[in-house]
Amino acid sequence: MSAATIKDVAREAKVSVASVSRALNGGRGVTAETSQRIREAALRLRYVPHAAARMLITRRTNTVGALLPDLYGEFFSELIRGIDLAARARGLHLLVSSSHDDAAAAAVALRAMQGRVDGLLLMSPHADADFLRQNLPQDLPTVLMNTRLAGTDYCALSVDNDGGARLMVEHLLSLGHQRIAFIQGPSGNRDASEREFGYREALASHAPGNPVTTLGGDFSEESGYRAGQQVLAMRPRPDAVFAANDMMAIGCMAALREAGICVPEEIAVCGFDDVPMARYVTPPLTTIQVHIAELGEQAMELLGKQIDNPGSVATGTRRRVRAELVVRASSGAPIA
Amino acid sequence: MSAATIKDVAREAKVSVASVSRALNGGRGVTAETSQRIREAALRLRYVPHAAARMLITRRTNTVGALLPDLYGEFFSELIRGIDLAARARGLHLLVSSSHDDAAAAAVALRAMQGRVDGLLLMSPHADADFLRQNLPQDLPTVLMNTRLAGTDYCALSVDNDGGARLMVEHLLSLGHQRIAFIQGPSGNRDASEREFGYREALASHAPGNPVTTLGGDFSEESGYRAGQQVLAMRPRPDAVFAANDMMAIGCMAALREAGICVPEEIAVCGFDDVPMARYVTPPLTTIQVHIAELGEQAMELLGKQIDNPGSVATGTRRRVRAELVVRASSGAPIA
DNA sequence: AGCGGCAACGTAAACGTTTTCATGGCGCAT
DNA sequence: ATGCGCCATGAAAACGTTTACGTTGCCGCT
Repeated sequence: MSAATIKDVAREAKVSVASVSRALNGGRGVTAETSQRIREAALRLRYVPHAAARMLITRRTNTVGALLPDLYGEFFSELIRGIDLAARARGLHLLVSSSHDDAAAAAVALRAMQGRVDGLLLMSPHADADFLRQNLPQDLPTVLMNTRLAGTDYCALSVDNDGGARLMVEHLLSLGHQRIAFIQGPSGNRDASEREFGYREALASHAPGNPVTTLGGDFSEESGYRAGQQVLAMRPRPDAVFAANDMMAIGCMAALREAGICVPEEIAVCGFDDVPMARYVTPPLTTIQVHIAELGEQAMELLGKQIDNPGSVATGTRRRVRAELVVRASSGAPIA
Repeated sequence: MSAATIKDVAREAKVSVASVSRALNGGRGVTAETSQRIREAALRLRYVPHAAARMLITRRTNTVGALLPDLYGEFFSELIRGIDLAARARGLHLLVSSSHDDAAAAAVALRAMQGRVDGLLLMSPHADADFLRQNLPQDLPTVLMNTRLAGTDYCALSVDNDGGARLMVEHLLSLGHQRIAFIQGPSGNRDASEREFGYREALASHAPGNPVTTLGGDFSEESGYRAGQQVLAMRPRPDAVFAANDMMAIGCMAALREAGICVPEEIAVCGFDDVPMARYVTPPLTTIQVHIAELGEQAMELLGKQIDNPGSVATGTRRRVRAELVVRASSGAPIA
């Protein structure tokens, strides 16, 4: 025996299917008592409306899609949590998709979501303006997250990377550090380049005389380790290292420790992201906390608004989620 | 202008809708050249079939639902990754849902998924046999993960908690530790009690004379810290502590360090889970690695089989994913 | 030549809803 | 008393597919 349909309910309650639909949805145009009878019948039959049929006629899926580069790691975990939270609050389902390694795979994933979702949350390294024009149905509400967005009209949210980096540099300067080296992220990575931009800008505006030093890196712990070794070889040696993410900072500290250098007494080290591990390494890492869940939540909010009321959100709306300084021992600050 | 329908394609290619459907799906019963013409027309119009309409007639959604207690943290991140991987391999979409704090919310979430998915991956603390019977459509393929499953006929996967715990105890015994204390997880938690069971069993079978000592805990770092303080007060003191998860082990080590006790020289400490942090604490933590992604992957595989070929999987199929010992410094083993 | 069968293709029904429109009954005002 | 309008309800169309079934034309066989 298959699931009960609206017809079964109608028969059971001795009304027409139209009344059942009305009673169960709006509730308008139907007497309180008939409505009651219909509800009871539905409950008795364990009726649950066929989602596909409803979608077909309504043109609404009550589902949003989230297309992410990956699902692995703390970042995406947090992101999804924020998205899920906001989606649930709006009664929207969440369809996730990931691991589209190249642009072609991303395009396929996008097409596959077509028609299954009312809106799209998109974070993809492959998403530039051209790609979006090619692969996105233009009438599908979409919010971009941490994506290259030059020349697009889509709404977009991103992390305040430059602001965070500026905070960190100001913090280090306030502690008296002079020669602050920066470990870069992967070239082409938007977060990485924005963080470097903030580093340069803060130095330029607060301490124009201080040296600007950048070391290559790719966000991996190992690249941080190598950068640490480079730091050791420099003369004069930097008295602080600002890594573009926490894992590199941790790798860097390992290199310094192996060389017998004390952190933070001889060289301060700090990172970006505030991964959970940051407070457990020795010394605990001073870093920048970004509220990732908030990023997902706000993106979802924005998307929800667009879906409910197309046009209510100005095209090209941009928002940033704030980044906060978290001071721990590794920067050499006096800890309360 | 809305999206193109199959009718538009039919008109464009000067054939009937049936032929379009055949050409685009099976490809049988249609000439190579007409098929070609149809494909071109579809491409030209950027036709993508309306998912809802197809679901309605096909009774297949090509989507599976994953109902999880939460999305936060490394565990779920890994789990989802495994699920997504396997789902993608089968061309299935993934609908996620979480944060159903109580049984009622879980039931609502379940109903909401009804009809939107071809199968269900379920992990829920509220899911006992009764709950499932009440809320699960009986013809919906379902795989349970780490769930109480007494008296149900559903397929289920779980982590080999007892096996892992046994491995750890054997490891500690082989290093010469005699008095091994165990820090428990939250009462009622399945993983926690299985791990304790393994601990007891291993002691009983390999070293029946050794004392069995359990300390209260709830998986939190703080509870591990408190357990560590209890360990300090014990006479004779245990020479090894086996925590039911890594975070408690970390908390425990903090308590011991504060008291000036050396790990592992005076007391060995080890955990369970192999969270990423485990290798970064000092000393690095000996622990049990469970392949969470594999859990998700295998669950998805099993579900996929059930969907493709109902009845191909014996009801009540049970599987366990293996747990492996990861030896680091905290257990006092000589590190190669 | 006639006929049976097969392959390509078209027609139309079906899936389960929502929604528009028609219909009937009832109360109220004239 | 009669007409008017409103409200509850029902009938039926529509959404875009897939698929069972019917139709056509062609080929090969007797």
